[in-house]
Amino acid sequence: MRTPAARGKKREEEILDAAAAVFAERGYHGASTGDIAARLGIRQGSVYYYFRSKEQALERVCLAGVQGFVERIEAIAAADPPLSEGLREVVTGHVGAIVARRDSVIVFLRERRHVPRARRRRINTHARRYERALEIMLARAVTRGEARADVDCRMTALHLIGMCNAAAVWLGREPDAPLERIVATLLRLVLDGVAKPVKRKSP
Amino acid sequence: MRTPAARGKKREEEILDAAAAVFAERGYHGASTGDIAARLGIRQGSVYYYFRSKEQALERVCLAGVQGFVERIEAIAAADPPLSEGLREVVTGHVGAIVARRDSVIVFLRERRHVPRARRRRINTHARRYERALEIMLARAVTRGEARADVDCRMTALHLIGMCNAAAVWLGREPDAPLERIVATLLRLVLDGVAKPVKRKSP
Amino acid sequence: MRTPAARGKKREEEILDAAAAVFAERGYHGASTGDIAARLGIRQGSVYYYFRSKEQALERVCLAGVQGFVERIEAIAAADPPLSEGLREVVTGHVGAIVARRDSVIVFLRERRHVPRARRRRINTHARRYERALEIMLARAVTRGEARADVDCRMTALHLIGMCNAAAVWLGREPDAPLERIVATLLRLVLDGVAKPVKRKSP
Amino acid sequence: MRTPAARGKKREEEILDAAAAVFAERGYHGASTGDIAARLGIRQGSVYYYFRSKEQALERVCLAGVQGFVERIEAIAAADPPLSEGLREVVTGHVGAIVARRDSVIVFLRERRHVPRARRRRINTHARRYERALEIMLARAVTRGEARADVDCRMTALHLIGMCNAAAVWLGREPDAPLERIVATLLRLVLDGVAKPVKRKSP
DNA sequence: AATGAATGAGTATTCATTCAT
DNA sequence: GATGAATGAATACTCATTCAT
Repeated sequence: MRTPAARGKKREEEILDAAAAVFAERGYHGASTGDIAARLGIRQGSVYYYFRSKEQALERVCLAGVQGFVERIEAIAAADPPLSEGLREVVTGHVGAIVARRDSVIVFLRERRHVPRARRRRINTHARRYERALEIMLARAVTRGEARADVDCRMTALHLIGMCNAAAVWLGREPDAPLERIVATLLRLVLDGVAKPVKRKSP
Repeated sequence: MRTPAARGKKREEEILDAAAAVFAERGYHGASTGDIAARLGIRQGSVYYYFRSKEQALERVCLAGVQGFVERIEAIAAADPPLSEGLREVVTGHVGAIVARRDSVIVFLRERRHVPRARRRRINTHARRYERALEIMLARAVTRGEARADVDCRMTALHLIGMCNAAAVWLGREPDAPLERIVATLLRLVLDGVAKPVKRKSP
Repeated sequence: MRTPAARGKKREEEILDAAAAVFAERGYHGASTGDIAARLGIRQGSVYYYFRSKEQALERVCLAGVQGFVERIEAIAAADPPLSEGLREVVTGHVGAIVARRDSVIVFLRERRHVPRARRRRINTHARRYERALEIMLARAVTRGEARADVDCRMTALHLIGMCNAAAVWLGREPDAPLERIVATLLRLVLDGVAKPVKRKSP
Repeated sequence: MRTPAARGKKREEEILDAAAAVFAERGYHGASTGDIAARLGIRQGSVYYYFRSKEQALERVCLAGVQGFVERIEAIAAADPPLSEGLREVVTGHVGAIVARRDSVIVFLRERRHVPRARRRRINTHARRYERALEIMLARAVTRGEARADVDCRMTALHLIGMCNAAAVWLGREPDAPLERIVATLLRLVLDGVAKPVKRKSP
């Protein structure tokens, strides 16, 4: 038996999940509040019992989508592990989160621009802190001699994040792509590249 | 003096450019035919002189967005250059196209899912052929010994394309990111990775 | 300690006061049951504990608004005072009532037309009896020679009531208009007019 | 045969007339855009071809309602006629305007408070200038010795206007009240009052 | 005495689309 | 090549009302 409070919280999450699913599938403007209601088995107007406006629902879904990303990467950075291990954790966490709550993450990635300016800033802050943290991880690896000295940390961070996010798109469609394999391929690519190393310094 | 036909062609392109810009900025469902008209300085209903429906406009913009991608990569593949050179050409072409006609490419990337099923297939074919061509280029490089034997060609191709496309998003925002630098960084990352190579086979 | 019945009465009045205030401020259709609830610190649905429908609330507020008017003027008329005294009492009572329960009187004046036909008749009866009583007071004054013989009693009654009601509108806004001054000015106007009397019958 | 421009203007006026009628009958919030459309024989959404929002329609109707009042009274004041003549012109003009465009005047009187603050100020300015002009006319009459020295000009002006406006309410309902009679009664009331003058200063 | 969760009907507004001119 | 005037359908949002608890 649930307490009323617990039921309320639960229901609220259900509503946000439905909104996330619908926004992810049809896009913010392509989705109607009726679509959300239909997914919940309630009437159109009833969704307004849970959010003030469609826009607010979008904002909440976006926040649910970024939630945890910054915390995770900053925790990893704080532990200051060797580069390869650090990247493994970051990429595993990132792609793992996409797998775990794909809808809200996709909505964050693709639809956050429809959140009105003022409130969007808060959401974008997360994204920027994430990029920055990864950039710094790379810079530290360069300093320590784990990464090549000529790596452009900022741009590499952006490329890396771009790859992870792109995975969100084809994750479901590619049949033979389990999480581990995606992560492994991605890491190998980022760490060592695809080119066969030429033997160097051999007499 | 232009012939009416020539003038018509030009105007038609202007209309598609306007549609591309508006769809890129607000998304397909977030953009109205009135927005397109406003950008052209004509009235709402007048856009129907140029396209049968908003959906058709989207389709055309998407086709304009993919246009050339497949041709380019297949031409490169046909020339069968060494891996590093081939990738340079592919990435330069890809990112270059994004820079050159950003709006329509972005619309292709983000909005093509709103083209109705039947007509979407044709558009998606381009994407699939592109992926496939890159995959094969990589596979050939493996065979030839230019790339490591354990490279997952399919997934690496998808990651690479994902990175290029992600660049479309931050291209305008990042101040210090000229085309050459983006391409250079990306290529270096893909070919050699970020990790400092350990000396091998040295006695 | 109050009996439950007494507490109930009190609370019921509070609810009607809240409804009156909200209807007066925003108009019947511009006010929501939620506005009434907010003013009481309770939830939307809870107001239905006190009235069956918004319409019924309006009706009650209107009745509270007219309440006393007819009784007062008929009592004055029954006493049959001289014209100037009678008018003083009528006007003082009228404007005084507006000052004392402005909200419900304003709602009666402006919103009673939104009470459905059938139930509105009862409310309108009050208004008509009031007009009639004043008209008769004037007619008696004419008969008695207190008022000019050519006074149009019906219309003058309506004008007089119109003036009193109009005062309800600017009562709050005009800074230097205390009840006594309003009443005095109004009476002087109605009794003697503004024109300086020409000396008559002087040889 | 009308020019297209003329037809456009005409139609626009028809739409505003319809809005005025509907707002006057049911009140701003009680009237729906569908009601306006129905009165015009067009569909609900089509009214938005003529105004941006219901609120804007209200504003326009209010402006149409006050239009001319200030100009008229200021023209009269400029001519500086004797009091009784001046008042006759003012009252005739005022009540005449109410008779001529009753709907929009009533909407101005009763519904202008629903125009949002900022834009309401402009509308209220008209009302204030009107009051002020009448107040000054009375003050001049006092100075000239046409009106009693103890007349409270501000308040009398407000009472007078209140009476005229109140007439708008019962104009249609009272069967035996033609414009001339209303005006005559009102003027007599205001100038001379109802009380039979006592003979003064006669030896 | 009140609430939380809904409903269902309405309502302002937007918008793709049409078509006579 | 374009416009003005509409339409009709969708759609976000409001709100009076109900009712189990």
